[in-house]
Amino acid sequence: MSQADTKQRILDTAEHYFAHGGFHNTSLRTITHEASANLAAVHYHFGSKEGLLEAVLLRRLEPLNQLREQHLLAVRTDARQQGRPPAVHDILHAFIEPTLHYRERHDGSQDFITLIGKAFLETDDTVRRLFIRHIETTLRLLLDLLGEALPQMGANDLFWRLQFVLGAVSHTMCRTGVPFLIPQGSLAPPCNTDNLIQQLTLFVTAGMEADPK
Amino acid sequence: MSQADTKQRILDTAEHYFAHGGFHNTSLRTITHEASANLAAVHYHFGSKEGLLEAVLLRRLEPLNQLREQHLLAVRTDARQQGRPPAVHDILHAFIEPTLHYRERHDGSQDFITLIGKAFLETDDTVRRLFIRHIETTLRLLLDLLGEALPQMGANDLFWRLQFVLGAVSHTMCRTGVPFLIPQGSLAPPCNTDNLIQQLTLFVTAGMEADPK
DNA sequence: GCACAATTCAAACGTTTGTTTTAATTCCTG
DNA sequence: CAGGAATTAAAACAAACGTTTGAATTGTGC
Repeated sequence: MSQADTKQRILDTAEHYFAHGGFHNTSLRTITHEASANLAAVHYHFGSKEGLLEAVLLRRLEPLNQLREQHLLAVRTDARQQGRPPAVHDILHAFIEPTLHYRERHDGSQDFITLIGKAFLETDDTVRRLFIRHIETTLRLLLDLLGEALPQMGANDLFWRLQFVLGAVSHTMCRTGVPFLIPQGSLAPPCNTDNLIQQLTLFVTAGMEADPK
Repeated sequence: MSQADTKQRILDTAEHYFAHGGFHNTSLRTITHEASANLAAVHYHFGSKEGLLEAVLLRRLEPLNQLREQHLLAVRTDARQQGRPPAVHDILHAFIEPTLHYRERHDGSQDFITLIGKAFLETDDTVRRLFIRHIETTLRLLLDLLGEALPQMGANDLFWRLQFVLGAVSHTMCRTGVPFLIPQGSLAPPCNTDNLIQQLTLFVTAGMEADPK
């Protein structure tokens, strides 16, 4: 087994366990054992447990954010060329579509989507600061575009509605692929990704555009 | 200091640290030290760390759920008396209003609202199973009522839209009172609870009622 | 004020944690 | 094929964890 193999195996295993068990609740011994690697390999390749977490996040968050920003910028460009404000639906779709599609276009990325879905809700500083730092730019772009689409809405309302959107999106990201007990005791219905994207976009668009009373 | 004092102080402190640092990431030594209690007091009063978590959850979840169910049942009764299906807005308001108002009507319950907001997203079994067990009934009632309000909507769509709602609500619950870095680096604007309830209810109502395309 | 239960306390238990160390092994280049 | 760098391996480290113990202390009913 070459170096690249070990490094990848540790990353994949860590991604899975961080997503399902949480960062602090997953030990390096669990990860290295499951990855058939030596315990010391983590510190050799990543320096520390926190370094491993950062590597896990960055590996996929970087390309995903690039994808989302491309989509968002395209929406802005289209709108400007047509001399109109961007549509709320187009903005939110540009944010949601790459995120949920990323799951099925990249092997093993289900765990990652669950992980960053959780990271949004994380109150623990280790995970949250790391995550916030790397998603700031994308979120800023999203907020700016929504401001252009809804110029009459106050900054406060805009902020909170964005929180509602992010809450719905990240909760959905966590739930896909993870069995979730719904009231009657059955499991979540199987989710068709395209349908889920459409339903979620529809939902948050209607929410963003709701008339304040 | 009498028994009741120690027990209460441990509960309050545990609630705070569980909410902000998570269950596994908070040690009993941190809690007991902050509560000016002896380490062994936790096992004497609650049996174990998990027992303490359950006590923290139950202390407030029980009355909160009673409150929510009262509101939900009132909505159903009103609708039946008037011979019409319940309105989506009334249902969601009946669920959201007691939850967010609970914060300011009960001293120290801010931490609890943050805690159960996080519990929704929790993938760790210790916390999640405990939580799910005690909120099942309320969620079931909520789902039933939404089904009555939107009889034309399929069970699958209804399920996922409820997930969107719960995502937005729990994310909001986590964010209130917890400083959250928004893109430009500033903090969350101060939230007026009544206004927040209104905005959130408006948002999720519009989302639930959006026409499926 | 005495006796009995309830509670608090300090200390130690055995595990598990992330990390470090040092030696053995593998890999690649000249 | 030799030699130096890169990687893996086993073992030990100190620190922190939840839990248990048994004695000291406090509170309560007679």
